[in-house]
Amino acid sequence: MSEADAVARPRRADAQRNFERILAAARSAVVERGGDVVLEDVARDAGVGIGTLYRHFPTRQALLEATFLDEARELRARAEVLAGDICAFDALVSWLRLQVDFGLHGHSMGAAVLSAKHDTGSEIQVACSASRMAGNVLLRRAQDAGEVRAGVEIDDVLRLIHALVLVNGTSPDLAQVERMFDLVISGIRA
Amino acid sequence: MSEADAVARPRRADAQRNFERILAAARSAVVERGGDVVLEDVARDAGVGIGTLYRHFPTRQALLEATFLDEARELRARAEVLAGDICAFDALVSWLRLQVDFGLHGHSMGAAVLSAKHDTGSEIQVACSASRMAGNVLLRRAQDAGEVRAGVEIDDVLRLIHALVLVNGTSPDLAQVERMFDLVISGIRA
DNA sequence: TAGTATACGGAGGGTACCTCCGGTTTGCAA
DNA sequence: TTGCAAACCGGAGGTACCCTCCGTATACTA
Repeated sequence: MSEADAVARPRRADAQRNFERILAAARSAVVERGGDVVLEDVARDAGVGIGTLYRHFPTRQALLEATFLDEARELRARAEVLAGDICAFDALVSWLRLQVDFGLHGHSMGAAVLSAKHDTGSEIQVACSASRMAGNVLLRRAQDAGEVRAGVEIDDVLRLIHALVLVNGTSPDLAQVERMFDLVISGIRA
Repeated sequence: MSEADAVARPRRADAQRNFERILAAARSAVVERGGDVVLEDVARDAGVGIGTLYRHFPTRQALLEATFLDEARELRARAEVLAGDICAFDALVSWLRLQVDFGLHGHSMGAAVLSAKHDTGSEIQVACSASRMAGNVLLRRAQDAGEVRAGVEIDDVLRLIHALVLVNGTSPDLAQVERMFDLVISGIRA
C-alpha cells in the first residue's frame, strides 16, 4: 500500500531524471526563498515544463513535503543517536534545538509542513511519525529520569517548537529565538 | 504626526461612510475566513468598488491591521483592569489566555499581524505597544511577587503565545491548544 | 525496427492582486 | 441657489501565479 510498492513498475528513465531535477531545484528554491516558492520558477530551474512538475507533484504541498522528507528522516536518525546519550534531558534538548536549527536554516517550510495534517500512509506522514516516535523515546527517557514533568506530550512540545520556528521564519532575531526556546524548555522541565 | 491629526480636514461624508462599511465587511470576513480574505469579496460585501477599498486601505496589511485595531485596544484595556487583581500570576495568565481566545475565535489573523513589524507611529503600532506595555505591567507584578522567573520578557512570551495561536489557526484542537498553553505558562513560572 | 505505453511541455483558462483614470459627487463660496 | 474645484467612486485591465489539458515526443518491449 505504500508508495514504494506503487513503483513496482519502474519509471521511465526520463521521468526519473526529471523527478530528481525538480526535487533538487525545489530544495534550493525553498532554502533561499522560503515556502512561498513560485512553482514555475522551480520548473524552469529544473529545465522542465510546468506540466511535468505537476505530474510528479500534483500539489504544491506534495512538492514541499518531498522537499522536507530528507529532513524528517535525518531528525529521526539524530533522535536515535541521541537516545544513547548519558544525560536524557540534554539529549532531548539537543534534539529539539535541532528542529529549530533546521527550521531556521533555510528549510523554513519544514515546520509548516510538519504541523500540517497528512494522508495516512504517505511517505512524509510515515517519516514524520517515525521522527516523532524517536523523539518520544527521548522525552520518555527524560521523564523517567525525573527531569521532565509527567503529562508532557511530545506532540505538544513539537508543535510549540514548530510554531516558534514558523513565527520566526523570515529574518529571525536569533537572540529572541534563543530566549523563546529556553521558555519552552523551562516549560517541560520538572 | 499621528494619523488622527492627518484627519484634521474632515473626510467627505461618503468617504467616511465607505471607510466604515469596508471595515465592517472586513471584520466579518476575517472572522469567518481567516487572514486570507479575498479583498474583492470584502469590497462587494461592503457595497463598494475595489478601487475604493484600495484607496482607504492601500495594502492588504493595512486593512488587516485596521481590523485588528479594536482587538489590540481591548487587550490593553483588559490588561489594565487585570492589573487590579489580587493574584498577580492569575491576572497575567488570564490576560495571556485572552490573547489565545481572541486569536482562535475568528480573529486568527491577529497574531500574525501583531507579530509583524509595523511602521513606527502607525495606529496599530501604537495600539500594540500600549497593549504590550500594559501586559508588561502584569508580568513585572507577577515577577515581583516571585511567581514568574526573573529574566522572562513580555515580548518573548507574547510572541510564543502568538505563534501558538498561529499554528492552531484553522480547525484548532482545543484540548491540544490548552496543553500547549499550559506548557508556556509552566515555562514562565518561577 | 516498429508499436505502444508513458512522459513531456506549454498554451490557456481561472483567480486574485493592485493600479489607473474618466466620470461622478460633495461641500463650500458667492 | 448655483457654480466650481476638490475629493471620491468604480471597474476595466495589466500582472502574477495557479493548475489542467492534450497534441507531440520519447523510451522501453518484442
